[in-house]
Amino acid sequence: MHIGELAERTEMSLRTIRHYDEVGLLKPTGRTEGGFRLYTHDDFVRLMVIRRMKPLGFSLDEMAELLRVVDALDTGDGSVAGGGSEAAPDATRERLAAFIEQTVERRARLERQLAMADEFLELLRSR
Amino acid sequence: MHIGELAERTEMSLRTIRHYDEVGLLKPTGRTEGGFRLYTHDDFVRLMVIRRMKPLGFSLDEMAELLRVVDALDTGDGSVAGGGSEAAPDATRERLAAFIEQTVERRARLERQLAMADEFLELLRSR
DNA sequence: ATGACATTGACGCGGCGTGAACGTCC
DNA sequence: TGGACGTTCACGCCGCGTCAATGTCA
Repeated sequence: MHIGELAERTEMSLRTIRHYDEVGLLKPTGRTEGGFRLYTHDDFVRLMVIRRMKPLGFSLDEMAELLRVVDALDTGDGSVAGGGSEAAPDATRERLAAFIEQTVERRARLERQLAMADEFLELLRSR
Repeated sequence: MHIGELAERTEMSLRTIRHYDEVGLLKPTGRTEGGFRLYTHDDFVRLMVIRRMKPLGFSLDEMAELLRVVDALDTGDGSVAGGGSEAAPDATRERLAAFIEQTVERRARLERQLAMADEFLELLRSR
């Protein structure tokens, strides 16, 4: 698919997707003769992962690392169809664990922010 | 109080507070002879308002406007001790309403982000 | 051949972080 | 007097938005 369709399906801007290409976060799988970026379903999936990481405030570099970790997990070892995860490069497992931890923390921050939003709303409404 | 104490009490960085001064969002009430910024309890309150607006993604300009609106509300008209709000400059009331609306929308966005965070967590944990 | 869709620059901006070099408070 | 605390530049960074000028696709 072309960049426009990817943009629509992920609800991300063209500029953002191109930026991710520029910095190496999400490179298109291919190009047409004329130079149009071509994305696969897999690219779509990766971009959706990115999209979910955004609200948590992960940097683009961190996102890139996570994608590598995930890749390593279902490339490097026995994550066959069926979906179980078994033995893995270990260091990779640790990095995954670290991401999970980070995510939990950041999620907590989001909840605190929600609380602040509610305080703010009350403040406004008490006028 | 000096900037350091304000920073601690609001959990905002010195740089941030100075930045708010630079751009006119929150000017210190006074200065010492030597040039140290002096903040009052009122400044503290205003900064806390700002702090609560931050997670909602309001721009510094929008924050400034809100502070003006609030000021107008309890300066310009009869918001005497006791806390009721009565007749008000009307245009001001509309602006307040607009802020409330905005806030509700932005709060909703925050919740969607929480949902994405949870999706992401599931994704990580299913590995 | 005609639009709709794409491309590569390149500049701008918001909201600070992060020094450096220096002054003030008590 | 000393040390904690403060001051003003000024540059840097991230994650894109937003033109502008051109090219490609069906």
